[in-house]
Amino acid sequence: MTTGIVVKLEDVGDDVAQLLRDAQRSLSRALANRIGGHGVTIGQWYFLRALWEEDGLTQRELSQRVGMMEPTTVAALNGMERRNLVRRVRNTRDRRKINIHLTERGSALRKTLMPFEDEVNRLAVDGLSGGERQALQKALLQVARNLSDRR
Amino acid sequence: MTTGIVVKLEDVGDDVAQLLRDAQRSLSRALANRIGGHGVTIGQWYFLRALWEEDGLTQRELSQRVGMMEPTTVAALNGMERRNLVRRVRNTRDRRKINIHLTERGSALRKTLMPFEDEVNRLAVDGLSGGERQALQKALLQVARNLSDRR
DNA sequence: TCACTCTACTTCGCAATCTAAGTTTTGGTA
DNA sequence: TACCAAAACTTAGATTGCGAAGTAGAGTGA
Repeated sequence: MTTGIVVKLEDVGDDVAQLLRDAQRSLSRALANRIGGHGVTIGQWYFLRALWEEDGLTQRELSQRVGMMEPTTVAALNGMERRNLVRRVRNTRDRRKINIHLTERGSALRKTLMPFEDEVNRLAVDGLSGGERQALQKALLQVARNLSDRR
Repeated sequence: MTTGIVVKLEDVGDDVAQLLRDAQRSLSRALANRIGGHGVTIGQWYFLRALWEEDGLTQRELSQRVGMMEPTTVAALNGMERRNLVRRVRNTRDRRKINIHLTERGSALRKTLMPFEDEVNRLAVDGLSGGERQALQKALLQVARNLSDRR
């Protein structure tokens, strides 16, 4: 008998999809506002982060790390190359591959931009207790797992 | 002294932004896959839902209900008009306004599509207890509030 | 009436993201 | 060697979303 619980859940008002979407959008916007002032778009941010972790990845590797399809990666890298954040270097041993390297400028942005991410993350979970934060992270992981790949 | 807690939180691995993004994307994709088969895109879905709740809203009202900027609404409605889901009706008393009305087809989709939302929402929170679900909803609401509007 | 302001919608341009369909290079097999 | 399939990247076209600027109608005050 789950009727009681179902009613209770619906009382909360919105569905998970809507709540997730709203939370994600406001968080993403908050981050975009901050890093945008430094000439980096939110789309480029994810790739920068991956390259700070490991420079010289191929486009395919980058796509996988960031969790984007390859055309998305191409578009982001085009922008990043234009703004002199990365260089594309054709791999000499396997000429199908292109390794992506941070420029000085791209590298240096790490120290500038990481604090914004910290700030936004802190702001986001403001008012939640330590336990609530962990529960949130755990629940989000679960949701992503539940729906990953063709479900 | 919060060091201990901070370390613990970081141990969970990802930051909230990333987790939120992943969860939202997989959920949105799951819904898009289902409703896409019926000629409705995920972007149109939100507007359809609002119109099922209350038909005849103006574009501005729709934008506010759905939480989108007006140019986004225009784009979505153009697509929906093309696919014969809604009609635009110029308001005769105030000719600046345009009321959006569902067509038969748009109306009828309600019965077809709502079950998909239910299914996806159920799938999403699979494996979470009732308490965990409520905590998730509460936390997501809090995050959205924390970061809403210029924060 | 005229000018100004506000409201409601549209257009434009950009970025983010996907799927589908290319191109180029590599590597294996006949 | 010649062919073919797979791998890695790109292009094309669509949707989603935004901010800024434009257009048309309504309302208000001199």
